[in-house]
Amino acid sequence: MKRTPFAQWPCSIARTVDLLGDWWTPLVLRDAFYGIKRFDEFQRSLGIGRNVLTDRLRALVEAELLERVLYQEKPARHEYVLTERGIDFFPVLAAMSRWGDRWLAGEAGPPIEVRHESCGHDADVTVVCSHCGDPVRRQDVTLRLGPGYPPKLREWAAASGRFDTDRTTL
Amino acid sequence: MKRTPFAQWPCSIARTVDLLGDWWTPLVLRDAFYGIKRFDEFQRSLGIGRNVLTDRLRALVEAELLERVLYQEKPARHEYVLTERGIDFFPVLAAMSRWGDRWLAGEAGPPIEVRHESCGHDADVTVVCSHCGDPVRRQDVTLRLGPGYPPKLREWAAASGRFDTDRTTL
DNA sequence: CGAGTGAGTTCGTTAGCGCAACTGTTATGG
DNA sequence: CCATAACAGTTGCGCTAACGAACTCACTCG
Repeated sequence: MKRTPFAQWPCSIARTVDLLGDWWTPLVLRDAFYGIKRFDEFQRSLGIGRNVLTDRLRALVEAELLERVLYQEKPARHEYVLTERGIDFFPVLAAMSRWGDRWLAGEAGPPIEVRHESCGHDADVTVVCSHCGDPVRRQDVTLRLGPGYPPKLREWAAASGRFDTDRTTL
Repeated sequence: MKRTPFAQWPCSIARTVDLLGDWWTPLVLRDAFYGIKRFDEFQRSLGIGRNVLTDRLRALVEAELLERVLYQEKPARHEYVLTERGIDFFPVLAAMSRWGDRWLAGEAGPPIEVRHESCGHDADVTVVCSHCGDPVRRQDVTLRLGPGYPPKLREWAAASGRFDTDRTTL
């Protein structure tokens, strides 16, 4: 299929998509959050091809979202456990799930409900700015080139008019 | 490649991934949030193949995240504008961006910064439960079969032990 | 000793992608 | 009046990665 690689693009969305943006990877991660750890469990739960699963698990281990841990010798058996990096991806899946609940669930209502034990309510997942606690919507934000934006591209990006450039230098 | 269709799965993540889970679609949406509306602008901005772009835009219009609006006659020209459904997807991209900033940006720092005009700070994007305002992390939540979970699968799902079943009926 | 489990690997098909060239409509310039 | 250029796609081709299905290997249990 010859994919375009996004990993080096000056955009955290593109980089994330490059890592996790195929059809199976987010679902493998979802299963990991369900507590699934073993190859066959993933395979049965998702109905994914075993070779594809091998590849995705390998990629997630390589990206350090999962860790391959030996849990028995003779025969050697490993399980895949979430790393800190992987655990931190949960909010993204939660936001995705929320969007799907709202726009794709239809009459029937959400297939899975998330209960927030900290407060005892069903979690009403919202993406907010932690400074003010208000929702982050497109209309509330402006974008600016950050320190990680490649100097070579700054001029071009500034000319595109899509970013603020009120920042003195980098 | 014969993709497995997730659209009917009892999982909002799977359904969302089925719609948007390839490599280009999230980036097309990102560009839409940047304010890009026209075919050639998308194409130049992303370097995406024109046939692939055609297909992605069509899919996004079909999924009602974008709307194809005539902006001039003679010759007929359309632009692609975000619908309410599309605009509501912004938080997902914001969460993804945040994760990428944290884990993939490295020394250089984030390539793009998001300023939250509502409060005047750089947006510190966090996924919270709106009832209590606390972050939604995996360890804070439990999952339960919801009303939209297919009755036929309930028994099997309950047996998997991954969901609470403390709910009286559906 | 045969069935079962867990974790992959191998193989053949096909569809998704990248690239480039082509189409069609209108405005602009010489 | 003809050549360009902008815009928005469509068509065709070759590659290769994603997929499903079948196979392998190491070990355990009855």
